[in-house]
Amino acid sequence: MKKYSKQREVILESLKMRRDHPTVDMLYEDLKLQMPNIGIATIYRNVSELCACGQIRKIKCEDGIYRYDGNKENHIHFECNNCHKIFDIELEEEESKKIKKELQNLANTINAEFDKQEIMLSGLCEKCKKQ
Amino acid sequence: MKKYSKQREVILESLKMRRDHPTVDMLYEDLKLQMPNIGIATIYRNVSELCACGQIRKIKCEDGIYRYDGNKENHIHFECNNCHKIFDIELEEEESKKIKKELQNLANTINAEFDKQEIMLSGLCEKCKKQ
DNA sequence: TTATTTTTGATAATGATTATCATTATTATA
DNA sequence: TATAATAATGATAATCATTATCAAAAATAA
Repeated sequence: MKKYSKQREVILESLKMRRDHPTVDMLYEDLKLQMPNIGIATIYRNVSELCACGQIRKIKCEDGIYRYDGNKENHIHFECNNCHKIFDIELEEEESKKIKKELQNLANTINAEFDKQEIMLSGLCEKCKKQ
Repeated sequence: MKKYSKQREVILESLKMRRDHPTVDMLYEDLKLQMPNIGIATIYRNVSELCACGQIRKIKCEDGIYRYDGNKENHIHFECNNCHKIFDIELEEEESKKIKKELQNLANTINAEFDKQEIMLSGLCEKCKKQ
């Protein structure tokens, strides 16, 4: 049985507002401003919970530190090899469905039950490309 | 300047033969059999090197422990949420090119220089689905 | 209100990965 | 070929993101 907690609400709200794919540390630093007593363990616990029930996504990066994403729109990710920021690439509804179907078909080739997908591109972002 | 080492050769060979996406620990246990004095730090160092020069791939999983993949054929990955094994889904040459092109186009929408891609599907594998 | 159960915050423990460093192996040079 | 220069190794200590523990606080049920 899941009990309400102000902390979880605040964490989810923050992740839904932000578009920068924060780490737990980044969330912690930010949330301390509005809730000075919040503990970092609470953030770890709640992002796990929120991932488990599909309200946010966990992003796995080159450096092994997880980022979290509260954006529920159809999109994929791009990680810059230079500045290591994560960028969203938004997908049209049609395109998203097409990709999902293709991946569904691929999962079928190994008789797997397809549930989730994560597409991560990498290279240089617009800014880093110019340097 | 890169010097030859027997250890690196053995690590690369092992990764090219295996199809089970081993962790560093799994590689270590296996390679000790043929090279009893090999140190685990040597394996960490060399898989990093081999990733950096594109000879193998690093796979990021739910549990945060990296797997390594010496398979250079066109393929994507499927992670089972139950047994946590990683499966390959091989792609036809044509299909692979098509997907690469689609992703290239998507990277262009944010003016990024597209370099690599990783597609990770998840759900239940054939075996776990049956239970 | 009181009892029950979950969550929190603080902190200790864990464990994968990285850093350090003396020794060894490889390559370059005389 | 012998020797110098340099990079890689193996052992182990250090790092640090994440998880486990637990008493106190908060949320829900009775």
